[in-house]
Amino acid sequence: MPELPEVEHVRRGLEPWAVGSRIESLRVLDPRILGTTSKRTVDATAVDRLTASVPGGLVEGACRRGKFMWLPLATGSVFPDSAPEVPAGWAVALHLGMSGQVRIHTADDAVHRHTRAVFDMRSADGAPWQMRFVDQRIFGHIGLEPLVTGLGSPRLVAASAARIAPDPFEDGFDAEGLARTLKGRRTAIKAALLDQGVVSGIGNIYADEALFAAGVHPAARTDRLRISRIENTLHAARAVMARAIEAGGTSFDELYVNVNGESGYFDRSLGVYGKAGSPCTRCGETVRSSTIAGRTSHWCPSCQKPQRRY
DNA sequence: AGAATAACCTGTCTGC
DNA sequence: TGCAGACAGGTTATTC
Repeated sequence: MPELPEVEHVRRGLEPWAVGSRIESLRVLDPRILGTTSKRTVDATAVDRLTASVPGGLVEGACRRGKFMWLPLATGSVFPDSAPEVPAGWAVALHLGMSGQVRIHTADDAVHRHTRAVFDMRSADGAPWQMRFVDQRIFGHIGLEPLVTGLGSPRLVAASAARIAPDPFEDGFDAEGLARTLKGRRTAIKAALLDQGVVSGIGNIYADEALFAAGVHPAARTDRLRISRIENTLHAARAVMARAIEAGGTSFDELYVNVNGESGYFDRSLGVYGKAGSPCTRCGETVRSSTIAGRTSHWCPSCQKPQRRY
């Protein structure tokens, strides 16, 4: 559920707490949260290695690219005895997956049912607090990762985000150049928007909303769209996500909340997502849905006609 | 190259 | 009321 606007809202909530704080200890309540894809291969020593490594880590920032988030740690503040050779340093990586949450707590707050990991933190002024990673479905992930050079810019990113393209809010994001690249590919525009190696941060909700805003059919092939239409769609994605950030993100239930457990309200502004069978707010035509690029997609057949030619 | 599938999970909702 | 089945905001590996 969390796409770029939701992750950004979490990042903004976390930043003032985390930056300048030191990690005192980490408790992993469910080892599966350390896995990325093949959860079964989380080896027995992974939890011990992680919990032994992070104490002492001094948080220097709260960063995000697309849906990936990480907290860079001060050089030398982790692995006190034998620091592995990592040129650019380490970071605590946090990916929310489908149902992940980062919550700020004090030690005596009741522990939520789906809490998978608890970081005991101490702020610069000595105040203790907890960063808890809550995740119902365990598609999320936490880890201690090296910082590496990311795609498309000299920026450092956590290793798990090494193959993630810049998101539409980064300086290195080039909508026109990207539109030209996509013109040379033969894929549904929706598949391109969802491909985090092309442009990051866009998920199923904002892909559909961006396409609706731009008046482009989700199944339209990029090689059959004018470059300007592709570029407009990318600008639309940025614009719709910017509005969602302002609204605190989109949530349909309690699965997406900010660090204080509060929901966003952008769902009230959605144009087509989840509105199959309802009249289009722009023209009154009935919104349709079907599977495109492997995901349930929503569009207005009148506002988003299939593009056959230029 | 790109599409389709399955896998990783838990919870909720729908229909019989 | 119970139960099977479908479905959910993401990512990755594999197969065709």
